[in-house]
Amino acid sequence: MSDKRVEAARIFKALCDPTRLAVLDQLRSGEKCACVIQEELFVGQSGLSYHMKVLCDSGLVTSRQEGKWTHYSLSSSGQEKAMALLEALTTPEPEAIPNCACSS
Amino acid sequence: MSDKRVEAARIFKALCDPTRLAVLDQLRSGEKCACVIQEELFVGQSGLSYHMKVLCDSGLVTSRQEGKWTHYSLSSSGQEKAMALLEALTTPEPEAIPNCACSS
DNA sequence: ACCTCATATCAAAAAGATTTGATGTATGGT
DNA sequence: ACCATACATCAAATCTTTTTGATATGAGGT
Repeated sequence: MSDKRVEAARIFKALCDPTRLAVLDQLRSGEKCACVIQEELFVGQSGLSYHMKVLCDSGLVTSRQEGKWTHYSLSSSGQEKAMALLEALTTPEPEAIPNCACSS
Repeated sequence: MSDKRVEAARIFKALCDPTRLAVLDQLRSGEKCACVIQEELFVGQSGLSYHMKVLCDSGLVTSRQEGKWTHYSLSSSGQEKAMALLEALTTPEPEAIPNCACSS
């Protein structure tokens, strides 16, 4: 249970930063290497590297090494996991009680 | 565009804190007032109030005043919005290019 | 072997989020 | 009117995340 919360926090934290959202938006048009991503962003090299790590750790993005370059792309399995988690966290249980009994 | 990112950050930030995730879990079993939520949590009164504000601001939770009590519940429209946003942020564009041209 | 380029890691500073305790506000009971 | 209860708000302290600049690593090219 608490494990699940740690994982949820890791995934959704990836989505809480404007720089990372901008990166995701870039990756929507296909795989990109770090240098290309950086060109369109106001981040230093080490800053981008940090954000890419957060994105990869969340599972939403995967990386692929090719020579000197690291290529990043959206992970569809990461997306599915995140969607399923979000749904699980915010869907009421079937036997949910409509009103709180506390004021009666 | 940047507006959308601010909103996304607000929504997903709500899901990044273990206390708030515990609150959501409680609300899955139905509407609850603050005092009931607090009973099962290690938070002070003002701390809970802060977290409930974050959750309400995200749209994932709605509140209803009844006399002295504030009742909180999961918002299905908030859930739908969050799901749609998550999907939009992490789905590749149809014409996405499989490989980055940077190393060629 | 040496140099350069692409990226990762580290540590300190800066910015942001959360906790805590005190105080404010609104409601209902007497 | 006064008091108690249920929350909300505020400000200071604390904790976490992000930024920044310096240094490290690892792959090619010469």
